Amino acid sequence: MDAALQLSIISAHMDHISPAPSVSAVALERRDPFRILLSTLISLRTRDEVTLAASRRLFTFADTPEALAEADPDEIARLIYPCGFYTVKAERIRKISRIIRDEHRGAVPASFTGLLALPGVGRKTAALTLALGFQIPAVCVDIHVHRISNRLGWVSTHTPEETEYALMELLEQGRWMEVNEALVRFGQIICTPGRPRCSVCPLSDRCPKTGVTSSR
DNA sequence: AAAACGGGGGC
DNA sequence: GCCCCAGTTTT
Repeated sequence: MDAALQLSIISAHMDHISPAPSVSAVALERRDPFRILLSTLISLRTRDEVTLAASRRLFTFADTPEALAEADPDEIARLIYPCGFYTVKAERIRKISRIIRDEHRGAVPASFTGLLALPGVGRKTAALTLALGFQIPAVCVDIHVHRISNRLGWVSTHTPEETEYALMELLEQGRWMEVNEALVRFGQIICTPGRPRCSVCPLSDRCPKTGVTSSR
């Protein structure tokens, strides 16, 4: 059973599980790259439900680079509280808004290099923004996707970045969105780091690591 | 009380 | 590569 088939099984399985309040749910309320970028930024070190609520509060207050460039960082921080790093994130949001306003004519950059140049934006955030905001092929390799890819033997890499490149080669065109949507959620709910819920995993009989109790 | 959480940045 | 980062939740 190869990676492509396993990914299909995971996708199908996650589709019929109770809907998760995923970050993409917030982001996809509108196909707005700026909202998606900010939601993804806010989601760092923060549970989905908190991210969801914080994003809604922020976007009700302001959802354009022009407005947030001039917003008081303390006000932004108050809106996104109690997300982790909320003061740091508030500063980042203002800086990013200013850069987009001043250097990109108010439009979120639609390229990896453009996004990576923004403060607080790395490969994971950039990939999600490209994939969800612009429908540009990109895999979001967060800690979950990295762990699962190694657990299932799809890749044998040691950094998320290596996994990202390996997955892009391994998967056919079009599968990147399944990674971004289903695999991330699979990692949050079932194939968790410490005590994976192998009893409800559709791949448990085929997984080389069934029953693992460590993050490897 | 301590560990877990998760990505980015600086060196 | 390694260490640091802030604050909430889980153990």
